[in-house]
Amino acid sequence: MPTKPKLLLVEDDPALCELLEYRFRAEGYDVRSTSDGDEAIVMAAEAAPDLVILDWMIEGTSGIEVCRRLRRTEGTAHVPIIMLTAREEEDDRIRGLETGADDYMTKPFSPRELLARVSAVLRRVRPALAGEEVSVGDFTLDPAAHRVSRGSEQLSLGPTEYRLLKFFMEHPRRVFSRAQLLDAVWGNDSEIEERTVDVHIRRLRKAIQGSDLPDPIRTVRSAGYAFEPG
Amino acid sequence: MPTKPKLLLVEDDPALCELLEYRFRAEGYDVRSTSDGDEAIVMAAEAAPDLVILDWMIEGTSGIEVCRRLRRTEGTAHVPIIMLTAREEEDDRIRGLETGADDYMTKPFSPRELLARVSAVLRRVRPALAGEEVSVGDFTLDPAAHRVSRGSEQLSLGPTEYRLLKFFMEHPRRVFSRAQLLDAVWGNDSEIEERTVDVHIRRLRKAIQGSDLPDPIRTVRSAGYAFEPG
DNA sequence: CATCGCTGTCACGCCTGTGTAACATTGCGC
DNA sequence: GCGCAATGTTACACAGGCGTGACAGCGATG
Repeated sequence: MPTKPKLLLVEDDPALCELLEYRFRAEGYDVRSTSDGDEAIVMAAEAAPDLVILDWMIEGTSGIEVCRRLRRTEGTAHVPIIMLTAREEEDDRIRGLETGADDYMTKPFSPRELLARVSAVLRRVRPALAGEEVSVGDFTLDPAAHRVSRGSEQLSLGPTEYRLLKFFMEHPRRVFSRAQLLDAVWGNDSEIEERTVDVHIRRLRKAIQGSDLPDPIRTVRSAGYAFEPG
Repeated sequence: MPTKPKLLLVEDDPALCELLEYRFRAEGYDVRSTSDGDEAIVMAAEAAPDLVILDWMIEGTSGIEVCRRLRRTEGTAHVPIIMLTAREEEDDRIRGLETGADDYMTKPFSPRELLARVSAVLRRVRPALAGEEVSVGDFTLDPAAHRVSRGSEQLSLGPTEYRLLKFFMEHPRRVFSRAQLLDAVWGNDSEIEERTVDVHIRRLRKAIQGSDLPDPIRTVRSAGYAFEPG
């Protein structure tokens, strides 16, 4: 399923990195990792992860700086961040939470605990992953029943339109490039023309506009699309 | 729906307890509560609740011990448990999930979120209450007598069709992939073609459609099937 | 042994959905 | 206003999902 939660792991200890990657993949996450701070920022902007796990002590740009930069960048400003700190670095921990990390774990920690915490944060941020109903504006999406409604009216969507709208509703008011949408909705390995996204946006727009209702999909020229109801 | 879902609330903060009791009653639940771990075990055995909400930090027997005892007791072994933990007690959280809690919430939480979580868990687990008659829409299924009727008319189903319909009636309005249906109806180790599901869906449809009655089975293209009477 | 009901698989055909190209339109810099 | 690039829109061919009927194996039953 192309709707796996996407994680970005920033960790410069190869052993720990590999271990975590393995565990998270086994749990059904889509994991990408890097050991470099600058690369992390680029990857976060491109891949639009649902959550970032960030080691505080990494090469290049420091963890705290990465965190700050992510928060300052529009696309990644609201991505939840869990930071990993060594036990002694109390100051960093404080500064981390101040800088905008959502949670922290002190090394050493059990991978299982990290899994639990990631799952908890994601459930808060992206409830559809837990099979819960999502409501944004006058839209309601029930993943279990595979149903969408706007106001009191049921919508009938094709499979791709459904996945597209679901993704949008999980990340409202955020702009996604065509490449990011292809990644998230079609799958990371798709070899599809970017313009195809336009066509599906059009189909989705047509399907959700009953009559004289506002168009919740905003076109951002030379950037992509965003879902902003109301 | 048959009877009100029965909840057992184990919480030693009187204010929180009262609040939750009020909210759940308003939602149509049958709530009983206690602040004592040992009493909780007794009440669970006697009242046979459909779900237990369990604070991890309670007087008397600890939450984790209550959880373990519930799981060991035959009558309560499969009762879903949602545990409430304070933010710091990460270890307890992990141990809780290992001990057999189905879900957890960290304080502070919104009562509304707890309501949603309870409703979600119940939806998932409700059918496990086997042996009782199930009614969905104009369908009635009596597991003991192995009988199904639609309206006043008796249906005659083959074994597989019966199991399929039973599973659907236990999880109404929810979409299942062919793989999930094979898992649930045939058994997790079956090496059966997915398309075979289609055939049995067809046979089931044929068997339950007396005449000009609506088809309660919805086909969700590229996703699966759902049972939605009415 | 013959029969019957049930099951799993296949093949065929319809139809929806999908991806792409081609054309129309819009927005923006100059 | 012009021209270019980006986006909107439409049309179309094709792949693939799904419904359906047929059929052989198989165990139970008489």
